[in-house]
Parts: sequence; C-alpha cells; structure tokens
Amino acid sequence: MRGKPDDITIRAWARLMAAQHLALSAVERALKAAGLPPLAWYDVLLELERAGGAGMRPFALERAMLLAQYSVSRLIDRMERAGLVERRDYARDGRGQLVAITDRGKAMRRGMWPVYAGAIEQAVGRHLSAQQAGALDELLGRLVAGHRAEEVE
Amino acid sequence: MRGKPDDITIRAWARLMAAQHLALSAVERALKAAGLPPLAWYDVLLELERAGGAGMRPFALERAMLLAQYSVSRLIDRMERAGLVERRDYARDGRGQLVAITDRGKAMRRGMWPVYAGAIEQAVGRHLSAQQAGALDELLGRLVAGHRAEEVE
DNA sequence: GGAAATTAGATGCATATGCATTGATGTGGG
DNA sequence: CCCACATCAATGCATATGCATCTAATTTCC
Repeated sequence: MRGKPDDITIRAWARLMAAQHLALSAVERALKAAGLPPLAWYDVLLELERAGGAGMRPFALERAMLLAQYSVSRLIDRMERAGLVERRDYARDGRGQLVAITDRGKAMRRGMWPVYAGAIEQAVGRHLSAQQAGALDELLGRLVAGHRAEEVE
Repeated sequence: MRGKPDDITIRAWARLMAAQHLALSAVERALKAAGLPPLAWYDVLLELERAGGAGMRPFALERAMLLAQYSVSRLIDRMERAGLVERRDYARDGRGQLVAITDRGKAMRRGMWPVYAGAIEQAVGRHLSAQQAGALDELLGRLVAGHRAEEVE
C-alpha cells in the first residue's frame, strides 16, 4: 500500500507545481512577446541540431522530449509547414522517417535563444545563487531519476 | 539589459520542467486510472471548501489557482454540470457571482484525496527525505516569491 | 515462408485552451 | 446626472490536445 505524504512533501509538491507554472508561462510569454514560436519548438530545434545533419527519428524525439507520439507527429507537422524542419524517408525501415533541421530552423533556434535565455535568467537565475541553483538541480534530479526508475518497473 | 543564465541555472530550469511534468502526469494518470476527475477539479474543490458555505468569487479562484479568467469560467461550467459546485448570484455586485461547493463536491474531494496523496508520495515524497523536501520547498519558494514581486512592477 | 504480433507514425473525433471580444454592471470625474 | 472608463464573467472562433484507431512496414515464431 502506498504511504501518505507528510506536510512538507505536500508543500514541496504544491510549490513545484506553482514554480514551474510561473516560470514556464513567463518564458512562453517572453517568446510570444518577441513574435517567436512556443518553447516546444526550441526544444525540437535544439534536439535536431544536436542530432546533426542526418536528423532524428520521431520516436527518439518523443522520448527526449517526454511527449506523446501524436503530439510529436503534429509538432513536426507544424514546424515543417513553417519550414524549420523537414521529414525524410528512412531507408533502413520503411515505417520510419528522419526529421532534420533546416537552415531556417537553425536560424530560428539562434534567434530564439537570447529571448529564452533572458527569460530563464529572469524566472530562475535571478532568484538563486549558483549554490542554490545547484542544490535545486540536485533535488529535482532525484525526482526525475525516481521516475525513470519506475518506468522500468 | 537582462543577463544570461549560467549553466547551472539552465540545468536547474530544465530539471524544473522535467520534474514537474513527470510528477504532474503521474498524478493525473493516477486520478484518471481511479476514474476520478483531473487535478484542477481537486484544487477548485479544496479552495471552495476552504472558502466555506458562502462560496467564492470566480476572480478570486482565478488568482488562487493561477488560471486565466476564461479558464476558470469553463472549469466552473464543467464542474457545475457534474453537480460538484453551484453558481449563485452575488447580491452586492450584479456583475459578480459566487461559486460554492455542493455536498457531492465535498464527497468528491474526499474521494480524490487518497489517490492524490498516494500519487504525491510516489512522485515526490518517496524520493526525498523530510530535510530534502524542506530544502526543495524553500528553493522553489524563492522562485514563486520572485514572480509575485515582479507582478507588482 | 507465412500468419500473428509488434512497431512507426498519422489521423478522425471529442474535448480543452488561448485570444479577442462582448454584454452587463459598476465607478469616478466633470 | 451622465458619459467615459474599469471590472466581472461568458463566449465565438481558431488552434491544440488526448484518445482511440488506422495503415503500413517489420519482426517473431512456428
């Protein structure tokens, strides 16, 4: 049987929800205000740029970004329409495909970064010392790691 | 000009997004698996129960839950249709209204709690000592407080 | 080698969200 | 008193999301 969380855990949970919500909406707002696409697009562009010229399989993107399959499928749709990524056939598996970043996509990612970075600094950096950021990272890392462990179960 | 975040800040940001996403989806999944409504409904029910019999103004709910106005309006719609809350006229201001929890709503909140609590324990409590939960709460509190401060600006 | 099961990705349909606007009421200044 | 303006809440419309299902290709296992 599952145990019950104690008060401090509940408070930490509530703060986790609130802090992320506030931080994320601040960043999304900043991007929108600058006439840029949503944050998810940045993440895709970054993944694809890291993946190199060959591109990346959609299902890999799915795992990297913690998104649902249909969600990735449609995200790629939109980004392809915007000319930021392109789909290519994947020779070694007829079902599959490769998604690659275009030059426009690279330019977009570069253009988004200053705004994104500034917003992160405002939402997070500004409020924490390096020590504190490190501690936060470490604590959140435990939660993330815990989930990864349960995935296997 | 806004400064740039350092690496550790960026890592903390990324972890904040990931940890919250994982924790929230785990909780939503647990509720759904138990045939219960989404988490937002719980939050509304809790707020309303705290507000007492008189109920609460929608705009107050809006601020308490960090939701958009139209979002609250529709949330109340759905919950009213489900018989968990009711809208009443607010005599002192003809534009306004009061939203109050019904008995069914109270029962629903009570029924949701064990599942919710169990899921919080699994998603957060399980992975942190009380000390760590406290530290996490404190660090996240800084971020939340920071946002509140900027709201005024 | 071939039927059954699995995997990759797309999509129809219902529901939810965001944005802008509306309608209705309330408030403040001249 | 009345007009301009602010506030509360709802809603039309476009877009996004979730769920279930579908098609196509691949793998498994007999």
